[in-house]
Amino acid sequence: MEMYDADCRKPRRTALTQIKPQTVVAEIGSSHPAPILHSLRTACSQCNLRELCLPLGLSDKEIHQIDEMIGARRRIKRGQHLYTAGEPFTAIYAIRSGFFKTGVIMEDGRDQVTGFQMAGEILGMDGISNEQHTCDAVALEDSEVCTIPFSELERLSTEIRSLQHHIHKVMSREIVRDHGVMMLLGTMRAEERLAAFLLNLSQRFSSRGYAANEFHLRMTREEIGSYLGLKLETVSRTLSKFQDDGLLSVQQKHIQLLNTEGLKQLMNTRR
Amino acid sequence: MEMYDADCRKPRRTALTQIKPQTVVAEIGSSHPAPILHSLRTACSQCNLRELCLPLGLSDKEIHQIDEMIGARRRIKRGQHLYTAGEPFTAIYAIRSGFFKTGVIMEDGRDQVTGFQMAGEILGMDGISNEQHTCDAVALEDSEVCTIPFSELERLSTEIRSLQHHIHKVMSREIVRDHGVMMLLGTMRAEERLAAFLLNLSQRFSSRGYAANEFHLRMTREEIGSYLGLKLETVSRTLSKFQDDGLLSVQQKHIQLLNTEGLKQLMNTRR
DNA sequence: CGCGCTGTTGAAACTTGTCAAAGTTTGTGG
DNA sequence: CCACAAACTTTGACAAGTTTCAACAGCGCG
Repeated sequence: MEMYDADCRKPRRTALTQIKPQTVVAEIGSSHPAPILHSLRTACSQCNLRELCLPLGLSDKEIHQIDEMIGARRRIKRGQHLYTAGEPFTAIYAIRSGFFKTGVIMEDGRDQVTGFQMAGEILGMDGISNEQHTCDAVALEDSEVCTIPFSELERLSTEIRSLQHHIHKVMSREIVRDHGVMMLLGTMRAEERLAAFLLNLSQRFSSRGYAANEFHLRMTREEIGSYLGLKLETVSRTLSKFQDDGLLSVQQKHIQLLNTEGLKQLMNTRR
Repeated sequence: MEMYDADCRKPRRTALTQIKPQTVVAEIGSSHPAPILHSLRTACSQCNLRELCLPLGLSDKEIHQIDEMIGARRRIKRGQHLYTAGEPFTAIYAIRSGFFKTGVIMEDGRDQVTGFQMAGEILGMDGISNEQHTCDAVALEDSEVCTIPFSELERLSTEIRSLQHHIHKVMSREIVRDHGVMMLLGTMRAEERLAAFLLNLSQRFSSRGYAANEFHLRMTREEIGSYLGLKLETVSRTLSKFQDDGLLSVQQKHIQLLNTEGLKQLMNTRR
């Protein structure tokens, strides 16, 4: 399905290699704060995710200005919050490595996962409108993000027009992605939703240099269900059915897509 | 429910009066093109919707610069498209009067209404990401929009920082609104969805100076259903049930809310 | 090594969708 | 201005899909 192409940037296939876990120094308690601070800073110029986060065609000087702006990297352990609804908004975050979910919670306890984010994607733009975050962002595995102080980003983007335009594109992309999810939630049945979800994940892993048809789900069945507007039992059952039909193989969180075409057809076939 | 507060700008209650239909000269065929062009231009400085579209605290000079940027007003008759998915993106639109729906259509014909927009709201931001619109915008009644050429907006926003920030806020607001809809589609049942929908409309009409508990639906049951992920029969039945329960009265498209509290409770009561 | 969290599966209940028919309103053309 | 057609709405009966409840299995962490 074209509609639910959540990650619709067209990655030029420059063989993004897997993100190598950086050796990371202790965050506090060292006797040499200055060099450590420096090592914790992100050098966009060195980052192989640059083309996901930044516009193309920046000059060296501009890249340097951006390097200067980016705040310290922040490591988030699995289960920890990057930010929480209600928290004052000061920055957006570029995921350097890892995997996140974002979601909103209603007073009565119901919650809705609004998205899953992976390396190279931007988190926190919901917070701009009211100067406070409106959803929670939780790491689903140990992760690392680059902090981008938003007011500095705005200032710099008045100087670098391609940066300004890039911000607009990234936000617009999020809007388009959300429309895709609305379509999914509004018009698709359980099997279609799950197929769309898996194909989307596959495409995103693939464009990051990981295998397209074999991956590890970072989230539980319940989280998938919340995202797709289904109960966890339905997710589980539907996965089992896909497996019975030979479309894929499931072992807990390990997924192997065996018949991508079949999954695609599942979505485009009315009834 | 706090979550589905789609129109979450806090309007200072400056008694917005109803938009008076402007007497409009013929759009083409006059012998005096210049004055007509001028009369079709929007003077933001004169517009009583200004505070919805623009940041506060602009200087006279800045307002003038913005006036200069805004392109001709465009009248869209009921049923006409403002833009269509696939069309090249050049501008966003501020609704001056009228009522729109936006929606996406899948190849197999299924479609999803992604939003209903009214005076003071901004349309077209989905188009920024790929330089082409990703959804259709259709007028549900005769409407008028101000065309805002996007590249000029970007240029001007490098000069006027509050304008730049405002753009970010408006886009972020759209993201937050979409999350609300996702919550609605993902976790609520038919009655809750419809209650949320009606309360949201009510709130938005109210903040524009119209009656909060009596209004005309501009859209069909089918369009409501598409937006809420329900079939038109379900919408119709649920409205009838609300009427039987004394929560509101329905006569075709005319709605009168009789018990707003009841509607709100309906949403917050789990099961 | 066991406890708890996560996942699987079955059966029954419930919600919403589907199909069908009839009523109502709106718009158009004579 | 009326008549007719098309579009929209309402309502019922039934079917289908999804959730709920419950029981149990497996994995992983402490």
